[in-house]
Amino acid sequence: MKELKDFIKKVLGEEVWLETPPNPSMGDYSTIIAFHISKKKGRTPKETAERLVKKLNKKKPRMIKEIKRFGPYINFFIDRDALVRKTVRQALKKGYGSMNIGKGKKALVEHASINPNASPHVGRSRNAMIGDVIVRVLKFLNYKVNAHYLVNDAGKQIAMLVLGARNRKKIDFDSLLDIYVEINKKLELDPEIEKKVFELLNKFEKGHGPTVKEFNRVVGTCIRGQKKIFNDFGIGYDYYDYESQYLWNRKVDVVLKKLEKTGRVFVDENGRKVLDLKGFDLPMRTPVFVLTREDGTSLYGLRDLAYNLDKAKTKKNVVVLGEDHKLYFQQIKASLGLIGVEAPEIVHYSFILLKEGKMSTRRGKVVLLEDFMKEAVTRIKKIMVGRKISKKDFDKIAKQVAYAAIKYSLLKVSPDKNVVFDWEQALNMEGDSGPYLQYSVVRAKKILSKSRKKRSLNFKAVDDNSFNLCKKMSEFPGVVKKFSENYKPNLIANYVLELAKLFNEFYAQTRVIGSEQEGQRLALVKAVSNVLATGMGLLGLEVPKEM
RNA sequence: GGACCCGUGGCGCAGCCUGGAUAGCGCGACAGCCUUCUAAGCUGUAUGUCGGGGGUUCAAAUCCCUCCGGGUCCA
Repeated sequence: MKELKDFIKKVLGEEVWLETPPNPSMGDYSTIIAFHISKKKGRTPKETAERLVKKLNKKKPRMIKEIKRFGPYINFFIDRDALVRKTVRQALKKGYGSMNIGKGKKALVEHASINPNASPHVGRSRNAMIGDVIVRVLKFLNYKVNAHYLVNDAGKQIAMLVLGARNRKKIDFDSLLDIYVEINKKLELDPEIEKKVFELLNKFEKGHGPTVKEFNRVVGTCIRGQKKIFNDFGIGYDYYDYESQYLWNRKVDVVLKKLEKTGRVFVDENGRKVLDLKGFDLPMRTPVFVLTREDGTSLYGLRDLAYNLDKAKTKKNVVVLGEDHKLYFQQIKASLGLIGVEAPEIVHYSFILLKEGKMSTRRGKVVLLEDFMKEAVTRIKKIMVGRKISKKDFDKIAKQVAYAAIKYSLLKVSPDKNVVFDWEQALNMEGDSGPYLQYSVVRAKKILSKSRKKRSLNFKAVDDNSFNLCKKMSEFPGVVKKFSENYKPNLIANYVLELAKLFNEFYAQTRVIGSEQEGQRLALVKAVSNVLATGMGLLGLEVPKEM
């Protein structure tokens, strides 16, 4: 409630955080500011509150009906009709909750960036899901956003995969995981294979034609497969950047030269070029960043620096990385700092674990995103069969609901937390779930389509449910803003859930069609469905036609 | 050995940034609610040392210290 905050600030000169009293009979908003002021003035909090109430009452705007003291709390009863009218009017506008902070600006988000060795598993997909929300929100804030995927096509894993796929005439996406698991097993039994892997990688790095071709065949197959899955899942990329590009162009040398100018590059006892990162408070015993091998060829870190140099051309620049890359990112950030380049904004996320332990692509101990998607669709279809869903849209709706269930179950959890993967939990379709959100909007839209009345903003004596809905809706812009500061999708997920919950309470208790206040309630329902759909859109959840 | 993140009813989570009134929500359990806008919904009941301990404060799930457990990284 910005007006209220502004009013308090104007009269008392204090910035306050508003809270909601435990029950509506105690007011609509509340502040405990008296405690802090009383300390300065040497009065008891109650006395201070009493004085402040008097002071505030003198300049009370029309929006506020009553200001009362409850113990040391100062509580405000506001003109609910006016607030509802105002909120609904705003929420009916297109783009409610957006800001123009991105207008005319570009933004770059790098996410997913999985090793192109197999079908993406659920753990790494968390990266893409979080990244995709960032992309969507930045677009909502009017940035011109490009989503980038860095393809790590020049690593040991890929060399192994290439070696494993060598004797197969045809390789397809679905067999990659098996090939990868198999070659890993072989390598464990026979260390000689490791030599071969590095030989192969070396040839690739040198740009040996036939080897490059071999790599491209495997990586291409993999990326096409991953792209298809992510596309189906509603996650798209504008650019696929290949790490190998930085192998063969001179950008790596440029970065290396810049780093050498800082006087911090030295050759370590293994003959590798290393960047000294003393003074950056990195949690390592010897704070260095290894740039090259002893033969002078670039390591991943150096190539990534070159990549970051390119990315930094876009001012607004965000990257999503697993918690295993926390230190690595600090090294990147420090290194970039040394050459006067700003590091991207960073979001880290923790891993998704299986009940029996960590996921491991190497051992094939994974839940693949595509299996998860398929299973979800199967389960949702079973439920849909008992409902009157039109045949034409059946498959589409099943996907929309299934993917919403998956996305929501992962996005609602703070990225800092580990998620223990559980089929039942993740595919829950009741209560705190994606389908619950969708169902709420579908219900709202049904009301809108059935009514013949015109919308009205002439709110009078609004009920508690309507007021609560509006109060919640008025928080939406703040939630979006908050997200733009910390990139935690659970913030939006929680918000949307709370709003949907309030709507369902309203729905159960308040008749719209045929009521005396049909016009006003239509406006309210329309506003709520707007905000819900917008919020869900930011999470990448689609609203089905029916369900 | 060092650094970072997490620990909230049986289970899964929110709240912690910015300390405030009886700690919210979902699953599961139990009891209700479909002749009215879709019951993937709503209402109610039971279940909590907010990991343990200490500190700061009028006030701590929230801030600080420490220990334990899980995750991650470095050595």
